[in-house]
This record gives sequence, structure tokens and C-alpha cells, in this order.
Amino acid sequence: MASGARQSAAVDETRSKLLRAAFAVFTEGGYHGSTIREICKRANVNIALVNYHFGDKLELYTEVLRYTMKDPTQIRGFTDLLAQDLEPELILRQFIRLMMNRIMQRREQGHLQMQLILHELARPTPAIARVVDESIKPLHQQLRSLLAQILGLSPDDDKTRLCAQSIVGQVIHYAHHAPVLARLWPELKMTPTQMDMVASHIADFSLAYLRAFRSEHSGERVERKEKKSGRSSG
Amino acid sequence: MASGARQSAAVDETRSKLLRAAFAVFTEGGYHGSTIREICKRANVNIALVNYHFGDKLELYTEVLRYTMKDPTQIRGFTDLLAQDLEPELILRQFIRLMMNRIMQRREQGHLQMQLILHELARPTPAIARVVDESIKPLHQQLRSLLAQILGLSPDDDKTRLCAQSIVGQVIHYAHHAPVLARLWPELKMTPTQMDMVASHIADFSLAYLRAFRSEHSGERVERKEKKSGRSSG
DNA sequence: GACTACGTTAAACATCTGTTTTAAACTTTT
DNA sequence: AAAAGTTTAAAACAGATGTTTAACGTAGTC
Repeated sequence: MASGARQSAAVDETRSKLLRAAFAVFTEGGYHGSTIREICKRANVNIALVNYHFGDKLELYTEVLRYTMKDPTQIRGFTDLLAQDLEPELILRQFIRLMMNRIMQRREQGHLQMQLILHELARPTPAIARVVDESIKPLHQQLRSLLAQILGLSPDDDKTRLCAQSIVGQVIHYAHHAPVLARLWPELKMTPTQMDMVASHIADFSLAYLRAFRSEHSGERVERKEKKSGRSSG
Repeated sequence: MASGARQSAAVDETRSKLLRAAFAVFTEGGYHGSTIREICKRANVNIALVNYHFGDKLELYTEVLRYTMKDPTQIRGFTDLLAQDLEPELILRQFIRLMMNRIMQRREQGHLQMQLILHELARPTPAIARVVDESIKPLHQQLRSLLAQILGLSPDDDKTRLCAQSIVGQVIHYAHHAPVLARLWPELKMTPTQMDMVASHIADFSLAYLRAFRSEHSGERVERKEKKSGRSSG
């Protein structure tokens, strides 16, 4: 214990190189699609060092997640957006557009957290709990709060939850089923312009229901609490 | 060539056993998540026989797809539904409910085609083209025709396409992200009752926009053709 | 200056997976 | 019944991947 930081410079260098390479590789291929050998090759480091420094592949992956998920710059965009004092509907529009942007983002730099999440969604690892609890759940709650405002319901109401899923489902669809979409709708190349069109559509599509619901139930407001499926869940 | 059907009984027996086992295994784990050994074990057949009868794993998979995709009983439900002379909105409701049912279906018997499609969506194989062209595209076109009726647009209009994607995205979301949903919304156990609730919500959510669009553009009707992204694509 | 602790390296290990080989068993033909 | 062709079986092969080993070198320490 007293011998904490000795060759720390070199050690941290290796650890850091591995973490950075692992982040890059994992965002590209997800946990299952990535190999230790590829990570070490990119880090210019011996294969055995993953096991020496992190134990095994899963712990390296977990460490990458730990770093990425709590990196404030990764989440900033969303929380900043939701904290703004704008019309809820406008915030929702921007939220959808931002999510779309992050989802379609490749390589460029930073903000690749969403790529990790997408891979985790598509093929969960034992780290799914961490990803959901630390990254997805908070965002999801903020989205529900926003929707709750528009709907005039509790954030924990089943309807609010269903609407949140409807919106998220629409957006992620374009990321996860890109190969199929490319074949089904070849003209959709997902240029920035087309991405805006899609994001705009999803906002329109969703707001139609949200508005209609609000005006239909404008008399009830807070009367209606969480119904049907039970109490809230964090 | 003239020696077509000789030991056909035994041969076809093995082929058939393999195909049936492969279908079961592939629907559970998809192409990548399934192994030849598991398939042969279930078929009570030697490992080498996959390569003897089908060449390799991919050809076995392709053969399974070929059978499944053109099996009329698999598609019947949808085409029957869409052919009915009911109110378009009602058909859409049923369509969503049916899709939801098929997506959540596990094991029981038959109608497992959707499971194969879902796996193919999540992690495409070289057979993706076949799956899209023979199975997804026709269904998708029928859905677009239906939406076109409600919207008062061409089935090839960008808006129609976007709406189709919105609906499909919402539904598939519940299948592909089940592990996350389970953690995000533990009360949603996807019992038959809850599945109805979800399907019903998706229909309401979607129809809100479709109706609004129709009444908003009720003056234009067929004036508006395929805009923006170009001509249709089959 | 020998000793110890730590980081690194090359190589091997263990396992899993698709595929192939070789010979035996079986069926059909002559 | 013998020959020829076809199907099956056991085993091995080849490649990839996560993991471990054992030797090596370089500090810092007594």
C-alpha cells in the first residue's frame, strides 16, 4: 500500500494506451466484435498486458464503460439542452435531433458514448446493468420529465413511459437497422440534410400525439396518477 | 442426373432432420449465435453431415431461410389482414397488434419467421438481401399502401416512408431492447394484457399523426407526389 | 552489489468453431 | 453375390480467441 506510485509514469502510460485503444475498438465493434489482439495491436502493447493490468477482457471493457459513462463532456449536450428554459416542445425537437446526431456519428471525435450504448443495446454484456443505470436511465428520466410536462401527466405514468419508448424506438431504429433501410429505401443516404428531415419527422410524428393527448385530457391534469402497472422504479 | 431419387427416403430424412433442427436453433440464436454442433446434436446426426448435405453453415442457413420465407402459413396472417375490406385505421391497429404478437412469440409453434428476421436485422448475414427482398420488402410495401390510404399520399412519398419507419421502429424496439426495457421498466413483463396495451398505444400514437396529417392536407390529395428523395425503388 | 518487486515479452495453452479426411456401413445395380 | 456408388461416423485439422506461463529486464532497496 505504501508503495503506491513508483513506476507510475510508465504503468499509467500503458494502462492509458490500452484504455484509449480499447475505447476506440469497442466503439467500433462492441464487446463481442472486438478482440484483445486488435486492441493491443492498436495500443502497441503486448497481448498479456490486458490480463496483467485489467484481469480479463470484460474488466477492461467495464473500465472503458466506467470512464466513458461518467465523462461529463459526453452527456453535457443532453443535460444542457434539457435544462434550458425553452418551450418543452422545442426542447423535444432539439432532443430528438441531438440523439439522431449522436447515433449517426462515426469516428470524428468524442461523443462516441452513444456508439457503445447502441452496441450494448444490440448485444448486451454483463455490464448492461451499469450502462442502463448510469447512462440510459438518467437520460430516460429526463426525457420522461420533459414528456410529462407536455402531456400533463406524472413522469412515472404508464402513458408517459410508453411515449418515451415510442420516441426512442423511432430514433434508434435508424441506427440499428441501417443495413435493411439501405436496401429498403436506397435514396435515404443519411446526409446531414436527410438526417434533419428524419429528425424533424420524428418530432412532428410524436408531437401530434402528445398535443392531442394534452388537449383531450386538459380537464384532468394531475388527477390521473401512475395507473395500471404499479409504482415507479427509480 | 438420371439417378435422382434412390436412397431418397433416408437421405431426405437426414436433410429434413437437419433443416428442422437448424430452423429451431437459428430462430433461437440467429446465424452467429448458433453452432453446427448444436444443430447436429439436436438432429441426432453427425457433424460432418451438414457439410455433406449443404456444403457449409451459410448454405444451410440460406436453405432454412428459403423454406421459411416462402412458407405461406408464415405470411398468411399479414396478407389476410391487409386484404380485408375494413377501415384502414382498424387494419393498421390489427397490423400493429399482429406484428407485436409475432415479435414476442417464443417457441410455441410456427410463425417463428419473425424471429429469424429480427436476428437478421440485429446482425445481418450475407443472406440479408434475400430476407429483405423476399420477406420484409413485400410486407413493407403493403404497410405503405395502407398508410398511403390514410395519409392520402402516394405509397412512395417520403412522408409515407417515414411514417412506416416510425411505426415499425416503435414495434421492433420492444423486441430488440427487451433486456434494457426490463431494467428500465421492471413492471412491464409483457404479459398478453400488457402487450395489448403497448400495441394499442403504438396505434394511438401513430394514428394521431396520420389523422392530423390527413385533415391538414385534405385539400391537396394527389397533387403531392413523391418529393425530395427521388423516384420509387421497387 | 545482490536482492526483490514490478512491468514486459514471446510463446504456449486451452477452448471453441467451421471444415475436411478417411474409412466403415449401407443401398443399389449388375 | 460381387461391384459400384452413396451415406454415415469418428477423428483430426485449421484458424481464431481469451488466458496463462516462464523467462527477461529494469528499477529501487538493503
